[in-house]
Amino acid sequence: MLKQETLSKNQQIVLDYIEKVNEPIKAYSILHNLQKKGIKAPLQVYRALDKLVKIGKIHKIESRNAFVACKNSNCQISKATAFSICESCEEVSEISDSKLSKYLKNFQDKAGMKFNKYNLEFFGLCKKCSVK
Amino acid sequence: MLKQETLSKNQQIVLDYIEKVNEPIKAYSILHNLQKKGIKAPLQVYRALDKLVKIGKIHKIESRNAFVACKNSNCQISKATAFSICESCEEVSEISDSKLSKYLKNFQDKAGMKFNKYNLEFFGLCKKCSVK
DNA sequence: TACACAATGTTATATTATAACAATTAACAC
DNA sequence: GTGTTAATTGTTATAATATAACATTGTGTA
Ligand SMILES: [Zn+2]
Ligand SMILES: [Zn+2]
Ligand SMILES: [Zn+2]
Ligand SMILES: [Zn+2]
Repeated sequence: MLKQETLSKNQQIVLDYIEKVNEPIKAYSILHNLQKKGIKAPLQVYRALDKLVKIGKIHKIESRNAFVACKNSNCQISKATAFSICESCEEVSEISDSKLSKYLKNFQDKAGMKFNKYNLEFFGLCKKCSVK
Repeated sequence: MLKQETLSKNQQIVLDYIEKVNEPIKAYSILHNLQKKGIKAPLQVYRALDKLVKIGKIHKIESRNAFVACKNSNCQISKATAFSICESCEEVSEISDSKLSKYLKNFQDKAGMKFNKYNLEFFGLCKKCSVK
């Protein structure tokens, strides 16, 4: 079978919702909000999330246990992710910076480990929260 | 009161253990292994972990929900962390690279957000696992 | 058709983390 | 020392996040 190009029913339902809310959202919040669409058990959510992460449609914000739609249609799907996180309002933005991603992709550690993926999370205060 | 310099009893017990095992360890594993030292409830562990993270003695590996002792006595305590993680054997090393940390500390995102902290996790195969 | 594999449904359970409240201890000013 | 404050501890219960196990159904391909 060829690599699938179309999402399954549950995968599409979950992705549509994550893209709609347009901010990081937690698995059980997805679950609670999609009851009427037939998403009734945690596994329906987690299975869809797993797949969507794998194919790069969404990313997991590890420090928040939350999921967000990918904003970089052309990003190195799920292999090179960077986010900025406001510790006050919890706003999260995906960073798209070719110099940064180039730098990190080429980074070589002293132990000679071969990297194929990274995740970077910056924390601070967004503009709105800085002036408060 | 001045910033405390000595750890409390539970904090010291937990830190000693994390430093001894010398690899990422999970909260409930700590709990199970320190029963005889009087650590009997999750909160005793989590409170100590919180404090130890705050003062930079340990770091949390976010993608693994695990905690590891800091190897960089002179690192920007808990404000600038980078790790390499082998996806095969789960070996984790703390990266100490002044060029990398300088680059990231100075990184400026397009939204003008002011960062005061970051966490970077690289994934790949360690040398041992590469040759398998 | 038969086969392989992906996806689903379902129940139960495992793992990770915090709420709430009372009691105790340590540091400091006077 | 006394009083005051903040940090730490103890304890029970519960919340939040995630996976195991197994049966079933759908989908593409030979
Ligand atoms: Zn992306
Ligand atoms: Zn903010
Ligand atoms: Zn460190
Ligand atoms: Zn390895």
